[in-house]
Amino acid sequence: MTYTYQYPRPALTVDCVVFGYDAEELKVLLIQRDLEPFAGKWALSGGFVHIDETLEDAARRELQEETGVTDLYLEQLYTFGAVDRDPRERVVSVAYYALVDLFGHRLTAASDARNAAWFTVDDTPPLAFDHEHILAMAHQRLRGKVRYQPIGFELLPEKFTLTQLQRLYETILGTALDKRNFRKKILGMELLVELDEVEQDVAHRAARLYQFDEAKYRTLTERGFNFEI
Amino acid sequence: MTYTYQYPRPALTVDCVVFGYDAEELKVLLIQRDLEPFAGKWALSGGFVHIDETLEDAARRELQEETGVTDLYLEQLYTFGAVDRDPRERVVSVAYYALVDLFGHRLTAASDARNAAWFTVDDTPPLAFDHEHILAMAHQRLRGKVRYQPIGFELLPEKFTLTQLQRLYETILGTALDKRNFRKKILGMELLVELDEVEQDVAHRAARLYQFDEAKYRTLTERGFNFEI
DNA sequence: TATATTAGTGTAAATACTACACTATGTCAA
DNA sequence: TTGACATAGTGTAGTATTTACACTAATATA
Repeated sequence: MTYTYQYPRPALTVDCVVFGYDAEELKVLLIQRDLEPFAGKWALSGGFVHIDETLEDAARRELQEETGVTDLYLEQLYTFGAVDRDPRERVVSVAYYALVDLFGHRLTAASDARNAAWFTVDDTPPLAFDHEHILAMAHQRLRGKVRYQPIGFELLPEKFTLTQLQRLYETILGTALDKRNFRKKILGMELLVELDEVEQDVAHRAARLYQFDEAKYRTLTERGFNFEI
Repeated sequence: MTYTYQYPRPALTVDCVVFGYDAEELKVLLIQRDLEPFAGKWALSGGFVHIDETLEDAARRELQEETGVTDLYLEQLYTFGAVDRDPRERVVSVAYYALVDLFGHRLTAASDARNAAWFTVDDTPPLAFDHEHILAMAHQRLRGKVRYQPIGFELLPEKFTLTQLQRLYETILGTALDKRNFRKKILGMELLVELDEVEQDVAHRAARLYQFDEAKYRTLTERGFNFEI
């Protein structure tokens, strides 16, 4: 079965920049290609958009197929349309970026046996296509977005300590933050629920655990609240 | 001549939300369709992406063809991929938004004789396809962007008064601003060049004219400056 | 039980933001 | 020519926000 059109059409793909955080560094999920072009090179997860699925559906499907990762924060980043970004033919790609809790989402063996792995964001191998460009843009967007929208929680386990949250912000923003000021600010937003639990198995005083209150976030957002860090 | 592929491909289009400002209101450029679907309805300017042009090139070309508008600030907005957004077939559209100086860019008769006109942004007729959705998103993006990046100047003539600039910000943001505070802030950014000229033909004291210093903006941006209003 | 390690807390100074009203300058009409 | 009118242009004091900064508390472990 083939499909014929009166004018040539670019192929349409999605690519996903999946960020994770491992308590020290910001990571990105890459997949080693086993097909030409760029066989053997690392690349973002992605693939063709099916004719009967939305762009976001395509992004979620590819992620599921290639890495087993589901249930994540996903947002459209940008659409890349340079004429020669794929050496085979014209391919336009809608890029998404995703945030996942690294520990909650262990990689499953990809269904098509491709090799998937986490890399430190500023220390990736050379990437296929224009994927370094896409990654750089996603990283920049994350840095920008994190300062005015509480999306950082998506990278942490459901229950986390304030120090973990601060380290995460410091990692993403690339700057040191003052502990007291950070706590004042974060708690002042009233987006966190203080739990009756502390962290376990630490060789020092255990810190209190908190949880993100998404319902509250939504109601405050509707009222035009802002959440700048 | 036809083009055949192994899998079905969505058509790929660009749509442009062109904003203008007429000293009172924020306007958007619309085009009356003369073909089905939605013949007679108003819509955003747009069309198919050619196989050998980038997305931005396509957006500029369509604007040029349909409205004669060239040389404008253009930025990608979002890519719309709902499966049924076009009744004929699957069409994915990369939306751009543009800012133009209304007086510097008089509409030329569109080359294909379509009817083009400016409408007040919150008082548009019903639009074809999902264009109301696209317009709403562009408007929101403009409101958001204008508070931390000096793009408002793109909507004004090259030389403008501080009062004109303030009115523009008030219109976009939908709030009244304090004259003295606004001036302090804007001049404090040191992005404006004070000219040795005043406005002409006004029935009262003439205001000083200013000009945006784009070179300075770029150097300050590189140094990580921020320009919040 | 001493040591090590991180948790958790308040305040004062500096900075930024807000609210607010009058004088200056030019046009126009009587 | 002069008075009325319209908008330009300017400073300050009060308030809120942000920043810088250091010690005690709690727990694990040797």
